[in-house]
Amino acid sequence: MKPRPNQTLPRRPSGRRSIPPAYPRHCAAPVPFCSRIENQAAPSGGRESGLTDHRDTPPSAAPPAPRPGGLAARAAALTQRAPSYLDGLNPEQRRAVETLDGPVLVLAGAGTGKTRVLTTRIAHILRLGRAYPSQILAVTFTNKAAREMKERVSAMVGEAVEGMPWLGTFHAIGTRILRRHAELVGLKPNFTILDTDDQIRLIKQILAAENIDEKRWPARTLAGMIDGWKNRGLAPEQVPAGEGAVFAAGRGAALYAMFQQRLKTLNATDFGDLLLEPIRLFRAHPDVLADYQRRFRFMLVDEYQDTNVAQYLWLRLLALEAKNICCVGDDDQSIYGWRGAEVDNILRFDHDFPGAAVIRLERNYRSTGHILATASHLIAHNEGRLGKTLFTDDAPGDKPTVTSTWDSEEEARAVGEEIEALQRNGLKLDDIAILVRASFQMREFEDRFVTLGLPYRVIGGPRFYERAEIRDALAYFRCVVQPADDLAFERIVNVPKRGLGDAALKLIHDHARAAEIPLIAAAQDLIDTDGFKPRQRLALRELLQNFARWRGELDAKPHAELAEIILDESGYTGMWQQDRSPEAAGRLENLKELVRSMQDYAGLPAFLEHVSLVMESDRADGAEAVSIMTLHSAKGLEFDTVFLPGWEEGLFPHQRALDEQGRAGLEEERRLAYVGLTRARRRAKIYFSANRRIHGLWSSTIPSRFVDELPEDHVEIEESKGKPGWGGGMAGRFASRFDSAEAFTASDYTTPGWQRARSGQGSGFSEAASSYRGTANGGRGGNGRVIEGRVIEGHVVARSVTPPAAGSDFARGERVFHVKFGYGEIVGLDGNKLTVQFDKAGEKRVLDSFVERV
DNA sequence: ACTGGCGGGGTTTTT
DNA sequence: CCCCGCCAGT
Repeated sequence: MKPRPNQTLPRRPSGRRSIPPAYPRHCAAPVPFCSRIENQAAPSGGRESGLTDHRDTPPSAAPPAPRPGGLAARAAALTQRAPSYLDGLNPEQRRAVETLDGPVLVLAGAGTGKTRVLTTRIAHILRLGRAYPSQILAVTFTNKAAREMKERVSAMVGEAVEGMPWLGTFHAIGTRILRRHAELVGLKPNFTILDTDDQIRLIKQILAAENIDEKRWPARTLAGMIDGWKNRGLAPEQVPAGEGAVFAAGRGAALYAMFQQRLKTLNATDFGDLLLEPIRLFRAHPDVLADYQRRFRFMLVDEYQDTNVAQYLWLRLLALEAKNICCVGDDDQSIYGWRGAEVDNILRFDHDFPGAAVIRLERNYRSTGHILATASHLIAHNEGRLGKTLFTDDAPGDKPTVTSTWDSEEEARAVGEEIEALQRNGLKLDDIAILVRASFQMREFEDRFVTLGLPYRVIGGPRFYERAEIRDALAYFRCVVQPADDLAFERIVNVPKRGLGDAALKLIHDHARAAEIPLIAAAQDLIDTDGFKPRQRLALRELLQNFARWRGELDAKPHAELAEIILDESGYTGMWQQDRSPEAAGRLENLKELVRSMQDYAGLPAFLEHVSLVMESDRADGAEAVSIMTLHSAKGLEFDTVFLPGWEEGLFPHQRALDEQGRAGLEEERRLAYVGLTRARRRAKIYFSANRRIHGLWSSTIPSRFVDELPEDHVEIEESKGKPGWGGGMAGRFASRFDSAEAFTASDYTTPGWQRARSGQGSGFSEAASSYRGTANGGRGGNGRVIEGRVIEGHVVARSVTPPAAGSDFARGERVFHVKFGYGEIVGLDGNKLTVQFDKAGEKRVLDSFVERV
């Protein structure tokens, strides 16, 4: 990630271009884009393609006239009736929508209406009849973005969006292409998509087989390297020798090759292959490529700054023919370099796509003046950027604030106070977000909010489809649908316990390897040999017979029903029913949820594909709450008020980014700061503290350089509201360890906590100690005491200072109440930490001081 | 098959 | 400090 100069890059003479310097290792022959861009839609003139669903592909030249009564015509009619969708666009947006021919780069600053441009552009293409819905390729990174685009397009053009099969994520579209031509790259159309977990298990097997010490050369590391190579579009033989040599004494590239080999045998791909294989396919089969090039008359790409090299190559191949590619992005919001995104893609767009129109959207509709000025001033410190000047007609509004605190506890306390104040002024908690650099920062806020009884929501936790029980269930389904799925088989062969341990599995493995057949087939072969103990043979035979039987019912029974049968008959459900551990109930609940959600899909295979591509749970949590999330997951969102804690050197910018990426790393961190600031509509509040506990040790910190890079005229220094604010005899840290002093002052009985207490929701008064665990002996402080007090919805009234209780006097099985999580049962004890299975909130670890017996 | 002790690692996340 | 994964023991 070399920084690039801001100015226009030198144009190459027309004709064949050499490999762009930024991609020195770009493998195979570079794709000449073209020397000249016609400003008319290029006539394709090709014959009918070999694609399967060609009903809507016009037989010859473009532009196609919409079939009367066809989807495009209907869409057009709808949009004509509506007040013109072009109204209300500003001139730049309008230009971005209307410049249909040739490559277009829309540099869309934060909050400038980029999604609107994309969706309107699609509507515009349809309405002008320039293409059928099925001739538009629109790619996003996330399912969420794809869904949103689909919704918004459909709001504009109605049902015509149903005819847009090529609107989706890079991976979904890659999969779609790959399934159609799987045989051409050595796969079967029903190939499995492995997730990261499977990928790592597979690599572990390879490492074990190769006698490579996994301690020294972790599978995870190799997986990361392989991902990296795939991100850059490199096949095993294209891996630069130096890089391949780093792993396992020079065997990196060879191991990558073996991994690919194994994937083919398993009829599987990993995520990277969903992009790489289509590229290989296109290169090896120009006729197939030509079909797609003809098909995609218009291409739209969202978040172009996040594309990696493979995605760039993929796009460029497809855009060669029609050349109508419109990429929307913001170089200032490129924050995914560490996972392969190439800022250079966007910085070099007009170089890669000669003749490109570059349109800047600089009118911001989100933030007030001071916020915008602050963000702009900060990001101006980056050198490798195209440069935009955001402006707004909105009022200047409040200046962003910068607040210094003593330590992270005070920081959390101050933020809590602020939020309560905002709440008193009528601001909705949903409009407030805390954006942290690293997830460990979240805990302090959670603890604090639990104390305050302030509802919060952590965005970006563990995902539904990553839970063990869900993955087990899916493994059963995979075994049925895809008998060659060895990884799935291994996962569940002994779950529930069937007495088929390592020894039995090794037997099957050896045979499978020798005969080069899948494990299930190998097991079938071996079933009558005497390698197994009688009991094992029985269990294995039953399992295999079950697989065969279920497979026979695939088309006969509704898939959700079949799924339930599989889980029951396999004994999987029974396993959890017998499990008396506290999580069991939740797991059964999740399994039910899984079966329920299957009903929305056409069949088991369709569902499995959905799952592998959409690793998200969309369980909406309706209640009003403050959002806590990382800066990364905040991209694309906006809030009225944004808290930005932890602006300290080492944390933000993160030390590791600096160490590993140098200046590029720093600039990416700065972009992250920019993303954070620009999430705010009306209030941005920056915090840094002088002391922070990192890896258990308190260390003193210095303010982030980003703080000094803020424009003084637009920023206000604010005093921490997390300080006691009353003198007393207790100065300094000791005093700061007490909760907000407001609880003492008569004037402050209006805090939301008091009001909640009075209104009777929650428990009101509860006997409890405060959350203070005392400072670790690590350095400063050292007053390892716990302050006992009475908690009134989080406001601690100090009462006495005593040594920490040796343990908890709670017992397993007791019912307890917790202000935030409600009722639950204690399922585990660990000193003063309890593990409680809450009726509503699930299992949580809480301090005993936060619960009371019921 | 479970458990506990030990060692290593600790930024960000999608598909 | 705290979480996770691995391994060696019961």
